[in-house]
Amino acid sequence: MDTPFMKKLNAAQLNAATCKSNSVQILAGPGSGKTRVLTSRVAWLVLSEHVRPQNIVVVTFTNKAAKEMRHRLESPELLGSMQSDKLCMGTFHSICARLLRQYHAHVQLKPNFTIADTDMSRHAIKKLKEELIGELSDYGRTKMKPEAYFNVISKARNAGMNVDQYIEKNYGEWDKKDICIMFKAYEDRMHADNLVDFDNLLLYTRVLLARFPSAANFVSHVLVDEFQDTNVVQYDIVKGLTRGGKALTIVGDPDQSIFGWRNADRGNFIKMQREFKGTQICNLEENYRSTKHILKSAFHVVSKDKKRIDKSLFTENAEGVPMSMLKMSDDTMEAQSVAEEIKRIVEYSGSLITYKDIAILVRMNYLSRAFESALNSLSIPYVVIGGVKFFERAEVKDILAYLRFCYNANDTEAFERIINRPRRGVGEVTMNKIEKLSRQPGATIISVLRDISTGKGKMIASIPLKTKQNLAGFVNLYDNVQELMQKKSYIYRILEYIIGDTNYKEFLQKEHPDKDGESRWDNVGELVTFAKQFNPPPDNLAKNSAAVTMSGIEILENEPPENESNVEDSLPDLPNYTEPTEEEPPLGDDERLNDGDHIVRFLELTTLSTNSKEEDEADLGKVTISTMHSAKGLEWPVVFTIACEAGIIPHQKAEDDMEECRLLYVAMTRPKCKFI
DNA sequence: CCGAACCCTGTTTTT
DNA sequence: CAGGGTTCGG
Repeated sequence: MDTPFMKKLNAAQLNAATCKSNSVQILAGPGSGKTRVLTSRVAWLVLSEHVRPQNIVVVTFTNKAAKEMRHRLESPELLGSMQSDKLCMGTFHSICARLLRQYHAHVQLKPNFTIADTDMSRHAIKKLKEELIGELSDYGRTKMKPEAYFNVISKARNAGMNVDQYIEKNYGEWDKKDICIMFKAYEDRMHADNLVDFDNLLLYTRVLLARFPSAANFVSHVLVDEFQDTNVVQYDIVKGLTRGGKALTIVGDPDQSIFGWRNADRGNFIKMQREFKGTQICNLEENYRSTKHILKSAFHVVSKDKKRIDKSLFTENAEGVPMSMLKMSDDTMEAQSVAEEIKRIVEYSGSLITYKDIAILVRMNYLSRAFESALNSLSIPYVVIGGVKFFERAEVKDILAYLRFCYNANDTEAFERIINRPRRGVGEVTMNKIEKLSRQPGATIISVLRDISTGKGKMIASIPLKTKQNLAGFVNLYDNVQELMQKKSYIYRILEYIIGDTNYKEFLQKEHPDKDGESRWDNVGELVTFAKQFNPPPDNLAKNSAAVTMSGIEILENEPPENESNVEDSLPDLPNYTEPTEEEPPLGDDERLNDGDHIVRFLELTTLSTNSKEEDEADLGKVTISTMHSAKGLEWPVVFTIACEAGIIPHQKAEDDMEECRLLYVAMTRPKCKFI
């Protein structure tokens, strides 16, 4: 019972971590040890209450939080990796993806659906705009950008509406007609392409859990981090996972609710109290991070929020020095002085404070530019968090799109991305013809391409011989990758084959003759290295280890990869897979979700995870530049909150100024006064 | 009909 | 600074 980690908790924390109630709300202000309590509660459930870890679901919002949680629970002081690996832990989106993969048939999905990121969604809408030219109004055709459509559609879905509900509600509203048309067309297109976008990962899961509650049979305890960020859909998913409305623990802080624009609703705290009878509320009021000065100033900001649920926060920490406010004439000057100040602090402290202890928090990603160049000019090393993510780089997405398309040949978005990278002589016109033909009954993109390249497709006249040859090569690449997948080759081998067969390096150099080309090529290499963590399913490791030669690349089957698996936020391995039956999903209390094959795991991790290589290097003596949003949950001894001016924070387009206050509150509570 | 070369714009926050 | 739009040569 008295496990070592509990001795590290104060009375309120201990009470929260070991609360016997089935429904617990832990309201935790900044720096009050929220993550420590949540991880301790998981450990307590397993070690003292003898709950099986495979029956515990831990949901976070960001990959970073999931990673941090996993890291802490792996420590022998808590669970150790043997036990913690069995937990079902991840972001909302990754857990939903797993549920849908397992129960695809229950929500009319094919087992090999792929996940569309925001770029792909927008691109799909852009194309639909052209196709729907006859149906949209003048305004919808000329004034509405794809992004505008997508934002409205996404907002509706985050408010819990699917297409049919949206159309039902807005039918007859003349100004919503374009959206209705686009919404419907978009959903149909995604379905036809066997694609699920971010919003639908959640919406489909909500439907799954509502219609097949037993899909959550394997769950006995649900814990949710950052509950103030949940929207109605996520709330329903959480509730669905708890089935009878039991065994739910949430931690959160209404004052740190900064995702209202994504329909996050602080009302979910009250809703939970109403719907989960006997909810215990535990307040964590002692702050261990901030100085008295900072806490006071930060509280002053957040208390502007008149609708705020009143709660207190105190600290035993020192008074500290007052915050300093610097007024600058312009952004260059601002960046310059911050950079100089950083240099000064490091020198003045005699390197007691180093670069890694310092962060610059910005409201918008692009604001980091000025600071990057200022830091560069003083040769101060830095990392940007939340900028262009590794898996969002064009060259990385290209290679991944090849894998996606070969895995899900309906993925038109992936196809469009890769067909001209490298150039194959297919332009917009030919592309449209191919797509149109592929959408006819019985046809697929590949079947159309096969017809063209073998000359059978006389419906497409006047395709140059060169293009035909290129397409034949593409079909060949597809077939070969299919074969490799069937053989359960290592992913990095498949990627190497794709990269080699497409001559991707040459293409990159041609597109980016400067130094840029090299760094892009490095990224491709890094992707291959990353892929080495993914092992094919174990059952076919022993058989035939013959070397196959294909297009000059030697493919060694079943050779162990160089890296051991060490993947954050991939949900744990699970050997025994059972096909879901029609009515009753297969998982009993003992069982866990199936992971899918290594290709799926890889594709999901790369589309659902945002962390870049650089972020992992944040500890390595570099200044951190981060958005205020992604700084939540993090802390540094020295924090610069920049561009605190009207229009930036609060942002011009902000719908809710109180939320801007909360955002500034989050930023202001990042500095920690103890750093040794 | 494709693609290279040019100029233009305009940027919230995340999965 | 990329991503879209436009123009022009093959």
